[in-house]
Formats: sequence, C-alpha cells, structure tokens
Amino acid sequence: MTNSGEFIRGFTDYIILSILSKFDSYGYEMSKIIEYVSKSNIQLTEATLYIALKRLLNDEKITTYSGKNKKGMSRRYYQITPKGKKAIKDFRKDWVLIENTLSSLFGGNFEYYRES
Amino acid sequence: MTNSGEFIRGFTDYIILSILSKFDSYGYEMSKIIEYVSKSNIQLTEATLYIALKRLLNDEKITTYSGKNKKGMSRRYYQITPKGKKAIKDFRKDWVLIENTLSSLFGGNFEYYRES
DNA sequence: GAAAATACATAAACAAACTATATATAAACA
DNA sequence: TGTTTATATATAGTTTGTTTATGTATTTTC
Repeated sequence: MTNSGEFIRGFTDYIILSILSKFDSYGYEMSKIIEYVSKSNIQLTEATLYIALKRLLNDEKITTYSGKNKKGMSRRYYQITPKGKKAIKDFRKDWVLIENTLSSLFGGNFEYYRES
Repeated sequence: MTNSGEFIRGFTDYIILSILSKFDSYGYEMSKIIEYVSKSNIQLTEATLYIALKRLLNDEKITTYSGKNKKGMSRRYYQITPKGKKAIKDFRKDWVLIENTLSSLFGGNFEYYRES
C-alpha cells in the first residue's frame, strides 16, 4: 500500500505499546512484527519507529534495557510501564469508536436527515 | 475523544469523498454529518475541512458550484468527480487491510515466531 | 571474500493537522 | 429591537509526526 504511513500516523505509538503489552521487544523485531501482521501492507520506517520509541521513553510509557539474545548479540529491549499500560488500555476504547465511525462513513452506512 | 484529529489524519479526504459519494454537500453540513455519525467522538475542525476541500479540488477529485437551499440561502456545494470516485473505490480496499491489521495489533491477536 | 540481513540512530524536508482569527447571514429569544 | 446562538466559509501561523536520506556496525549467507 502506498502512503500507508499517512494512514497509521497517530497510531504508531499504540502499535508499539500493543506489541510491548505481549512481550519485551526491540526496534528491529517490532518493525518485522508489523510487516508480518500487515502482510507487508503497512510499514513503519525505521526513522518513524525509533523516533516513536524516543517519544514513548520521554513520556515514561516505556523503559529500556540492554540485553543479549541466545547468541550473545546485543539488543536494546523496550518494556512497557504502568503509565504505558494505562495509555494502551484507554486507547483501545477509542479504537472501537474510531473503527466504527470510519467504517460507517467509508461504507456509506449512515443516515443523516437533510432539512434543505 | 481528545486528539481525535491525530487519529483520522490521512483519512480526512476519504471521509469527505465518502459523503460526496452519497450526495452533493457543503462544508458545514459535512462537519455536522461527521459529528453525528461519530456521536461527537470525532471532530473535523473547520480549518482541517476547508483545507481538505481545497486539496481535493486541486487534485480534481471534487468540483464545486454555488447553490441556494429552499430558503434561498447561499451554499457552496461540492460534487465528486470520476477521479474522486476511483480514489474512494481504491481506498476502500486499503481500509479493509488497515482495519484488519490495526485490530490484530491492538487486540494482541497475532502470532509471531521469535527465534531468540 | 562479498553481499544481504540484522540492528540502531539522526538531520533536514515535507505534509497535514491544530489554534486562533475574521467575516457574514439567519434564527431564536428576551 | 437588540443580543445571542447557529449556520457558513475561509486563512495565517504553529505544531507534530512521517519521509527521505544518510551513517555506522555486526552477523549470516552464498
């Protein structure tokens, strides 16, 4: 999909928080998860991802620690904080409203009384 | 919803095109439709709306004409063009992908094999 | 040994949103 | 009659987040 970034703008932080709700992860892995789940239809460029991680760290919604995987390779892991958990919990309610509203609008599935 | 605009960024043009797929309309009415369909959860500020209309006119996805309603009040109506119809048709396919992907991510409803 | 994949990161440019502001008419209300 | 609210269109300046482009380094594959 061309310009997928334009559509998911605003959702980036919550995509990251959703992944980190399941397990601690690192930048590159998260980009691969998004690629995999979206079947390559949506992509987060590295710049977008790392800037979003910075923003989330700054907002204290995530923390970070250095670790090594099985093979001894250095990885910079990210972990969700209680503040991050609250943010994603609140957002999930918003997402239901957004999804319903946009689907109604795009599907033409709405009634509106026009007086003139 | 606070910051609803941040979430619908990128979708604005397609919201407008979706409404104009049903009937010709004018700025103020379209803002009311969005308010109504979203049950006031989502709002397009006037600035956003009129700039989007300008952009769509410039892209030749809509045209405009001056009209009057029953009461003789001047209204600036907008009408979708064949180019706009193609754009919204193409977008509707993208929306299915976006919706499925984001719902999977936000719902934690995905599997990903982690090798390390 | 070279190429591709993995991994992290930043600067500058760009695009679309927001706030604030301006203007004008019509309807409602006191 | 006058004031307020709703209807209606529009622009300037600011903010925010994404993109392109670039840089560095390690590991795996061929």
